Amino acid sequence: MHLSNTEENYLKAIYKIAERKNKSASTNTIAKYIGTAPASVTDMLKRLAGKQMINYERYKGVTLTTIGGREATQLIRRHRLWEVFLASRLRFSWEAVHDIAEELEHIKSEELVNRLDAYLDYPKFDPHGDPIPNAQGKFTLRNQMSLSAALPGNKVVLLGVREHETSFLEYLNELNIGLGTEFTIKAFNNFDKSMNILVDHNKETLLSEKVCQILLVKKI
Amino acid sequence: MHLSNTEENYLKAIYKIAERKNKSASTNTIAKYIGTAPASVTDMLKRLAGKQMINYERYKGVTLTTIGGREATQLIRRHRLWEVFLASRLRFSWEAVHDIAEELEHIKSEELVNRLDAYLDYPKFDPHGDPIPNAQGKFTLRNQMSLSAALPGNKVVLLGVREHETSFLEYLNELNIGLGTEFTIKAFNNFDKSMNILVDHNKETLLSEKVCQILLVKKI
DNA sequence: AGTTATTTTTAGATTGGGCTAAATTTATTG
DNA sequence: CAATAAATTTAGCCCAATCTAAAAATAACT
Ligand SMILES: [Mn+2]
Ligand SMILES: [Mn+2]
Ligand SMILES: [Mn+2]
Ligand SMILES: [Mn+2]
Repeated sequence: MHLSNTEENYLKAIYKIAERKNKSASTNTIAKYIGTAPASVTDMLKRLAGKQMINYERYKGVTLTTIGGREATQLIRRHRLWEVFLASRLRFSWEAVHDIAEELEHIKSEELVNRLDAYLDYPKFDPHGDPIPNAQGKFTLRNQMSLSAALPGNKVVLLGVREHETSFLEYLNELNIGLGTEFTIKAFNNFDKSMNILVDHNKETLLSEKVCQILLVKKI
Repeated sequence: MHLSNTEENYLKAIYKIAERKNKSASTNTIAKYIGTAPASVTDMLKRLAGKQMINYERYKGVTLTTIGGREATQLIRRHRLWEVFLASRLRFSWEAVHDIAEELEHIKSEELVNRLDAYLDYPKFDPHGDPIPNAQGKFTLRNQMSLSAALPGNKVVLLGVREHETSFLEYLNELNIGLGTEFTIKAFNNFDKSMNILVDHNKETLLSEKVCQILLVKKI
């Protein structure tokens, strides 16, 4: 079944919305996510339903069908593999890779993505720590938790970030925090739920509650 | 100035047609090259003229303007750099790279193409031996001639091919002829202008006039 | 030069993807 | 539970890129 770039983007949006809300995706949510008018979404939903990609019933939300889900997963696979390529091979910074990968992900060639995967040594996670589905669409799971759930005294390593905003990633760059960075939690401040952490043995850093919730870590 | 993929393809077509015919490009020629109806071409020519990309006058052919030429050259640069990436890094065969590069060439990022160029060590020629313009749009020239112009006794090396058809390239693969292959011309057959060449010291091969004209070589 | 053939353009239609404004359905709330 | 609010769909429009059929301009030939 041939899908246009736009159709693929809708499937990915539905996938990500349903993943996070753990339910069906509503017209308005999709509109907000894609950045179009709700009326345009309704049009597209009808077309995607016609292609058996989604289950659509007027005024109810939509869910992906099996093949729709597979398409979405493969798109995410391509996106994240290209992000790895851009970061690891072309030395792009982690805040720069997403926008370019948004275009690269639509290149249509099964052979290309599989060769790229092999060339990159079958990476399991992208430059933001998000899991890369394999050719069969299977994601790698791993133990990780929000930094908010860690306790003073814990030593942790950064595995991922829930927020991909350029400005946020640049903020982390300034703090010398990136994937793989290890740090110790020195204090938890109950009044505002912020944390004091020690990164480089020299400078102590304050992270707000919001930032702590975004950072995904593992105890070491 | 923003150009759609389609508009870029038209500019490239005009560039290549004018390059080979060494003149302006006609509506019908463009239509044949792109694979659309002449009426569609006329529409597009008007739009490209509106964007100052081509010089268009009803019923005369078209030529690229300075900025139109620059866009075409940059597109060719991206195309050929991606072909190098696909062949040299992902180990695609030279007959497989073109179709994928047709899509990759439209990825919009100056930074991306320049980093890719650096990553590939600033290649000067693509997997078919075609020159790759540098960031300033300058092509590398080199001494090469059609194999038809070589003489019996000459030892030559293959530098490029004028024809990129999959079936033709696969034919060369079967003959064990690729870029960099060296061979000696054993005989020129006047009646049909075919040539006998010796590739591997063991087997002698017959090349038709058509093939000889396509192969670009240098005496060694 | 006049007639025919070819090339190119115009006219009018279609499809994908978008928009706004109005209508309709579902949800919330006094 | 009726009335208002919010979400969703329908109606009608637009633009890019294509098409076919017909008209107009240019080229080729007796
Ligand atoms: Mn991304
Ligand atoms: Mn990512
Ligand atoms: Mn090519
Ligand atoms: Mn090439």
